[in-house]
Amino acid sequence: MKKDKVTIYDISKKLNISAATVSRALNNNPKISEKTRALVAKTATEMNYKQNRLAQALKNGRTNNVGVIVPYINRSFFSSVIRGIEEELTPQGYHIIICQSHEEAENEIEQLNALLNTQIDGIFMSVSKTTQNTDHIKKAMEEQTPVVFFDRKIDVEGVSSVVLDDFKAGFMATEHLIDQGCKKIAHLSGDINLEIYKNRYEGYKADLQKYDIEYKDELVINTSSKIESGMQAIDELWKLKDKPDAIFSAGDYAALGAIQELKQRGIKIPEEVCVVGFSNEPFTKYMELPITSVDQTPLMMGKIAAQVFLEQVKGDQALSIEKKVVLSPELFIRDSSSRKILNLSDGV
Amino acid sequence: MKKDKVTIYDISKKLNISAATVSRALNNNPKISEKTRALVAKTATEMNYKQNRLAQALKNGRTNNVGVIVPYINRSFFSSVIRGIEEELTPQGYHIIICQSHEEAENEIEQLNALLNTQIDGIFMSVSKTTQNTDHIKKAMEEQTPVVFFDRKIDVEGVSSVVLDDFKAGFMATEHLIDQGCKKIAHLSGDINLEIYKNRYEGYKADLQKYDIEYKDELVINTSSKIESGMQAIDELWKLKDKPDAIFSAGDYAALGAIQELKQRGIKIPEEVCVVGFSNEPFTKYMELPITSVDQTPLMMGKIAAQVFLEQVKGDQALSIEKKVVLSPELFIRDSSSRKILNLSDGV
DNA sequence: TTGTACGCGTTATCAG
DNA sequence: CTGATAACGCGTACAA
Repeated sequence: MKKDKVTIYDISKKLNISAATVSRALNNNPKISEKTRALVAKTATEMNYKQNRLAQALKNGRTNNVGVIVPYINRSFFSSVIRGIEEELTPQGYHIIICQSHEEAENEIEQLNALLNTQIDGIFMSVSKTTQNTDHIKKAMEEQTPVVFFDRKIDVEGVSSVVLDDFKAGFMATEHLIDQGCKKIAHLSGDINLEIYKNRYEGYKADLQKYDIEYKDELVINTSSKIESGMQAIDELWKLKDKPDAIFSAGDYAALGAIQELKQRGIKIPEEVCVVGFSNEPFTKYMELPITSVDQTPLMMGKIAAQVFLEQVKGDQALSIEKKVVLSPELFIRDSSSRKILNLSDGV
Repeated sequence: MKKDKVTIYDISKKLNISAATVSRALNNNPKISEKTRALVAKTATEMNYKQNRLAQALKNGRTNNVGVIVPYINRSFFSSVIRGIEEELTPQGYHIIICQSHEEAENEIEQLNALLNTQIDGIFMSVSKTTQNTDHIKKAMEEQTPVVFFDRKIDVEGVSSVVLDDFKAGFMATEHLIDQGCKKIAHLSGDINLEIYKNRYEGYKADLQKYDIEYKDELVINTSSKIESGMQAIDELWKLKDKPDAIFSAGDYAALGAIQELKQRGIKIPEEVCVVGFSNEPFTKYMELPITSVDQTPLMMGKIAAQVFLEQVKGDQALSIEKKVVLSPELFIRDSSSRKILNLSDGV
C-alpha cells in the first residue's frame, strides 16, 4: 500500500485557501500575491509535497517523456547517442525511455506503438536493418508525435533526421588511403539495403573516380559486422591475381578481422596493406596496432537530435517543419594506415 | 495541436453502450458477454483506439515505468546491465527510463527525486562514487517505491541488491596467477571507498594468505580506471628492488596501461609478467595479446535485478522482503596470463 | 450482464 | 487577487 501522497488539496486545507490558488502559487502564476506564494511554497516543502506529473500530464497532454528506439542499447555507438540525447534533454525536464528493436522491424513497430500509448512527447529512433515499411512512422506523425531519426533513417514525409555524411566518410577514408600511396583499394561493404552502407560505398567509388582509379567489382566484398566476416573477405580477396594494397571497411569489426587474417598471412600493415575501419569503436585505439577509423560523433549526434526535437516542440506548430541535419565525419588516423610519419591528433 | 485521440467514450457512443462496459470489455472483465466483448474489441481496432496509459496510471497508481540510474549509460558494463533489465521487463509491459548521475551524488539525488515525481513503479541503481549519504534512498523506501541496487550498492535497510561476488573475483584472479607460477603479485586497486574495489582487494589478500604468500603493501597501487594510471603504476612498481611477476588489476583500462608500459620496457607477457584485468571490456579480447579478465556477467545481472523487482511488486506487500543476490564472476583466461598451453573457453 | 456516478491530482475557465 | 467548478481518460463500487 502506497503511503498517502500529499496533494494540493492537503495543503489547501491546511492553509484554508482553495486548491486552485495553491496550484497557481506553485506554478508561479503572475496573478498571485507574493505573500501567499511564499506561504504556499513554504508549507509545500514542509509537508513534503511533490507534484504528481501524471495528473499534470493527463491534464495538459504532455508527459515530458520521450522514447528512444535503437537496435541494441549496449552497442557503443547507440549508447553514446543516447547519452547525448539524455544530457541535452534532462536539463529541460524530459525523461528518456529506451527500447530495443533487436534489429527486427516487428519489435520496432511494437515498441513504437507501446510508446505512443504512453503518451510520449516525441520519439527518437534508428531503424532496424529489417525495416522496410513506414506505416508505423506515419502513424506516429498522424498523432502529431514528432519523430527524429538518427544515423539510420527512412524517408518519410515530415520526419526530421540527424545523420552522418556517410558518402563523405567513404570519400575521406578512400582519399586518405590514396594519399598513403595505395592504388588498389578494396572495400568491405555492409548491408547495402541500409542507406548508410550504400553511401559509404558510393563515397568510396566517387573518390576512386576522382583519382582516376578504375573501380573493380571484385574488390568489393559484402561483409557483416563480424570479425570472421572480415577474415573471410581477406580470404576471398587474396585469391585474386591482382591483390589489394588497402582495405576500407564499412565496419570496425570486419576491419579487425581483416587485420588478424592479414597478420596471419604474414602481410605487413601498413607497409604492404593499409587498413581503415568505421565507427571508431573504443577498441580501435587500444590495439597494439591502433586502427584508423571514421568517427561518427555519436555524442554530438544525440545532442543535435535532441535540439531538433526541442525546436520542433517549442516552435509554434506551424513552424515545425522537417529538418535534415547531416554531420561531418572525423577520420582518426592511426597506425594501421599511417605510412607517413605524421601521426595526427588522437586523444587517448 | 494533437489530433483528437479516440477514447472509450467515443466507442461507447458509437455502440450505444456505456463507457464502463467498454472499459470492462477491453480489460477482459469476466462478467461481460462474449458478444459485446467481441464487438467492442472489433470497433476499438477499427476506430484505432489506444488506451491512455496515463489516465490508467493516475487511476490505479501504477505507471508501469521503472527508472534506472547509472553513472554513465555509455559504459559497456552499465549499458549491458540496462539491456538485461530491458529484456526482462519489456515483456511484462514495463518501460525503462534512464538517468545518469555522472558519478555525482548531487545529480543522483536530483534524478531520483525527479523519478519519484513521475510516479515510477521502481528504481534500479548503481550508486555514484561520491555517494555517501543514503537519505534519498530512504525517501524512496518511505514512499513504498522499491529500490534495487546492482553492482554498486549502499547498505540501506530493506533495499534489495544484485551484485558480483567481488571478493571471490579477486580471489579467483589471484589464484589463477599463482597457478601460472607467479609469486610476486601486484594489485592495481580502485577506489577503496567503493565496496566493489575493497572486496576485490580483500579477495586478493585472502588468496595470498591461502598460499602462504606474504602480503606486501608496496605491491598494492591505487589507480583510477585510466590507461595512464596503469602506466604510472608500473613505473612505481618497477622502482622496487623486488619487482612483481604478475599484475592483478581491478580494472581493464589500468591493466591495458600496465601492459603497454611493460611492453615499452621490453618485458615479456606472459613469460615474465602475467596480467589479469577486470570487467571483460570488449577490447580485452580483441587485442593482439588478448587480456585475461574477470567478467561481471552484466546481462545476467540486469535480468536478475529485474526479476528481484518483479517478485517485489508481484508478491503481496507483506512478502516483499529485502533480497540480496550475489553473482559469481567468470574468469576469461586469455594470452596475457596463459603460460600453460590450455587456452580455455572464450567465444569471440 | 450492464449502466450510473465518482474519484485519481491537476489545471483552466469563469466568476467574483 | 482568489474561489468554485469542470475536465483530462479511465476504472470501479454500487445499483439495476
